[in-house]
Amino acid sequence: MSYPPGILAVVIDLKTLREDPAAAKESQRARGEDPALVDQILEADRRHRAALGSFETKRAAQREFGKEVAKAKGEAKAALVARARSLAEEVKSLQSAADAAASHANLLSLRLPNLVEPGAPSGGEEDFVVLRTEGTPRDFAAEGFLPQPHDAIGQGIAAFDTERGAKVSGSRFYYLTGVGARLELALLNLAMRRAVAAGFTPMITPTLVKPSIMSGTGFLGAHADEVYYLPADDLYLTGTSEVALAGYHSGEILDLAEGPQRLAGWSACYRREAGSYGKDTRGIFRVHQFHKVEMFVFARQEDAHREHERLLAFEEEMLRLVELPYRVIDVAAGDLGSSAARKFDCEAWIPTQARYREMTSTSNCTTFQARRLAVRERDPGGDGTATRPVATLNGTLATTRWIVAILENHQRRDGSVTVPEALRAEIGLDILPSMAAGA
RNA sequence: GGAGGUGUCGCCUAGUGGCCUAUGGCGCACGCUUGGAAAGCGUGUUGGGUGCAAGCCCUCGGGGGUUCGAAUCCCCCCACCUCCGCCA
Repeated sequence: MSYPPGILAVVIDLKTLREDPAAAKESQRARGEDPALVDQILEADRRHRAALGSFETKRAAQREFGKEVAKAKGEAKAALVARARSLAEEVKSLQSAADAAASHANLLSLRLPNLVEPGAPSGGEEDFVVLRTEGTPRDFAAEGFLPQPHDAIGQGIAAFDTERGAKVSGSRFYYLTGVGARLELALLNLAMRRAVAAGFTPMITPTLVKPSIMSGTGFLGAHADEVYYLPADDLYLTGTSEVALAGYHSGEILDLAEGPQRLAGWSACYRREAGSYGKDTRGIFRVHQFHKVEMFVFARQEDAHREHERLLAFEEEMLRLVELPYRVIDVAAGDLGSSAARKFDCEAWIPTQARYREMTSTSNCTTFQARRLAVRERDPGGDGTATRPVATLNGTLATTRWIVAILENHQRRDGSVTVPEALRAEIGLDILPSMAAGA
């Protein structure tokens, strides 16, 4: 694979990296990654620039000489062509040296994850910080009954069918049936309606994307084995509409003068769940395919932080609307994934697990994805032609998993489930009735 | 799946191996002109890299090849259009 000269600075912000390598190293340490990578990239960059310089000088000379060759005639021309031939050889070898240096530096720079936003907790998966806890988990003991796990409730109200899902597609597949299908549609419709009311443009996105889009979004890094791949067509199945939404404006120059561009994507999502054998095997908590409404924002770099807080606020609003007790966590640097600079998760209380579980996740990817996908805007501080990368952000508004939390938190003694107020009109039911005889 | 066609700097377009470091128009920006505007005239206008700058390099859908030299010739791929076939 060869890269056009100059691609390095597109993928990462070399200028900033050169000026302040200490910040990048600090970020690497916070993530638990190797800070030495920063020096390796800068060294590879120096070599690339030197090689490129030699090539460019020789290339310019070749161009000049070519003009003389064009003008010459007869015998004089034959002599000049001979000289041009050897000049061309030199140019070619310098070019391949520059290509090799670029390729080497590029491979190194692709390994550098986004710089962590100052303020994010350092450490790994367990080192998150709880920002706040909202709502109060129901006291089932006081109500005098034992809460049932969501898979039992689902079976009782005939909301989904995992057995037949497994028969047809394998483990971690399911059918949403009857009230389950209606609940999902109601939930996702509510999410979409709220998004539209908040100024997001609704989008129904492709779920198969090209490798360049998948890698540009940052999903082919450390967690590439999470992704389904179709070798016959060289396409990837996306685990979130974030991928297709980020790719939507790839290679384009956006006008963000009037404010950020906000999109709400609706799509099926596919995840291999490799390495989660035996984890969350019951019901539909962790599955290979589900649906999701995802918020996605293209914003100016300086607006990214504020947009991130807005996305979090919308997520919390949705959780309040479906009346789920939740907490907000500030995800630690080591658990961010390669593209995020900061990530907040909202976790809903799951009574039978007696703990909070992830329902939403919102990331500020700053310019990480935009650089790889070449999404830019006119630089407001530039001469009118200069461009700079934009920032991208994403956040979950609702997913199939929310059904788990809704069933468990709103279950009733008789096995039926109360429909949250905000979903009643949408679903056309106040209660999801138990199928058990006499209930 | 088969046959043919098209792809050039926002849009349209010229361009069949060296004077293309890409033509002209529209649009856009700035300036001159004007009481103000329009028209007119002039200048600029793909994007990226590097540099204080002048400049230099890369970029004619993408990739590879031929050649001293490629927008131009050859091969592969992609997108769009027309027709045919097949499937919903």
